[in-house]
Amino acid sequence: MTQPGLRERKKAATRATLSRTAWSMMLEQGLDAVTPESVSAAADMAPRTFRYHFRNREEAILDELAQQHLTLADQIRARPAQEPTWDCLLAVLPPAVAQMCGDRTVFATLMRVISDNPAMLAQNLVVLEHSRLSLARAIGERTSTEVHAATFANLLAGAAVTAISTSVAHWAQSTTDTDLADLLTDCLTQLRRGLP
Amino acid sequence: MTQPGLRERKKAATRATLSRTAWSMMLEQGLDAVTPESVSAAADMAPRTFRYHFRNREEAILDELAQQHLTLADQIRARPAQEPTWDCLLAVLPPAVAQMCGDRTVFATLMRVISDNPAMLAQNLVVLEHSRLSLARAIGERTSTEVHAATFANLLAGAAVTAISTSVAHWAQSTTDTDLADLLTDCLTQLRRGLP
DNA sequence: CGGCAATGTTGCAAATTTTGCAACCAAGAG
DNA sequence: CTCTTGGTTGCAAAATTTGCAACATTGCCG
Repeated sequence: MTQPGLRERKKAATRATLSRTAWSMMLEQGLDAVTPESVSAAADMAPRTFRYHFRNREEAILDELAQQHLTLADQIRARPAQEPTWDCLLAVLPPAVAQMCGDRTVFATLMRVISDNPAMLAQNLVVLEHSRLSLARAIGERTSTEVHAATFANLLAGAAVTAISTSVAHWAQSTTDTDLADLLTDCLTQLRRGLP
Repeated sequence: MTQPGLRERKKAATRATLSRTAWSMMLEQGLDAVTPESVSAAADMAPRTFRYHFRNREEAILDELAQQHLTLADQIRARPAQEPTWDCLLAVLPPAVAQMCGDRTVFATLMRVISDNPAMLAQNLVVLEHSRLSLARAIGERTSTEVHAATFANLLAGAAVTAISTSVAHWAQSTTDTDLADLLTDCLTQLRRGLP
């Protein structure tokens, strides 16, 4: 797990370059300006390479964000095993998600693009679903290997992703500069205590 | 709301026919057998008509299910306004979802197809997202018109959809004939009380 | 009733996208 | 050093999507 090898690193590098290029182009020129051709041209690569890595532009745009989502599970695994699951989630998710999202105005335009384009919406949902699955796996490892525990872990991971999605949406469209970490903490706390 | 008019009814009829045909073909012959051409041929319609209604086969296959999801919001609106929201959800969702899903083995094959095909997974997530949005709207009407209430309704609707999705997945892949309504009731109850 | 506007259905062909295939070259293994 | 694996690329065929126009039915109004 330490040495991915030069080969895989190069592959990941071109993938990341394409994804970042697509991301920037969407922010600066709008979604319409993002095509496999335009992105690969801007990244000095062949259009065929773009299609080797990504199925379409939406997947490319959100790929880097998806990668970061997957690191959430690793951060959960890094917590002490005896820590209660909710404490773990509350400790890990708010700061990690806040750092992952970065600038609020950037995310506001992203959310706008997502709600305007069915294909972007679908891809965003796929990203969140993969995040949910990886979280469910990490949570499942903490609790136990029971059969019922798997379903419970899924429920918990689903609630966590719902909290992330909801708080990010609220944060992005808010006019005041509220703290995303605090919003997410509130959502998670509500889910923990139970919704009245 | 009572008389959609002959025109809209006919349109909805062809749409439903195409969707049901696509659904059956997926169950009986597998996803590969489902194409705009094969479906419209089986339904005695032009391929162009298929594309007028649906973007692709996945949307067609899941369209009828999506329509039923949207009726959940209506059933929630039909409940007395002073009923607590959680009571309302517990009263409406378990029986409605159980009736909507129907046979367990049918859903088992559907879930298999969904997990094997990225495009089907994405479309299923889109269906659930639309369900979540319609639920959030219905819930928002019950609670209040506050700004914060909208975020809370989203959180609640997200939790409800998570419960639906999780319990359906558990039910579909279970070998014993457990009751879907009971499973969903359990999931919702856990979310209501708060997850330990 | 008689026409007029609106819109669902359909066919056709152009435009675009996706895919298969093979060549080429850098990287890993022995 | 040689062989094998696999990422990158170009090209052309195949498949899909889209625009456009014609036709038929419905809704509407005088």
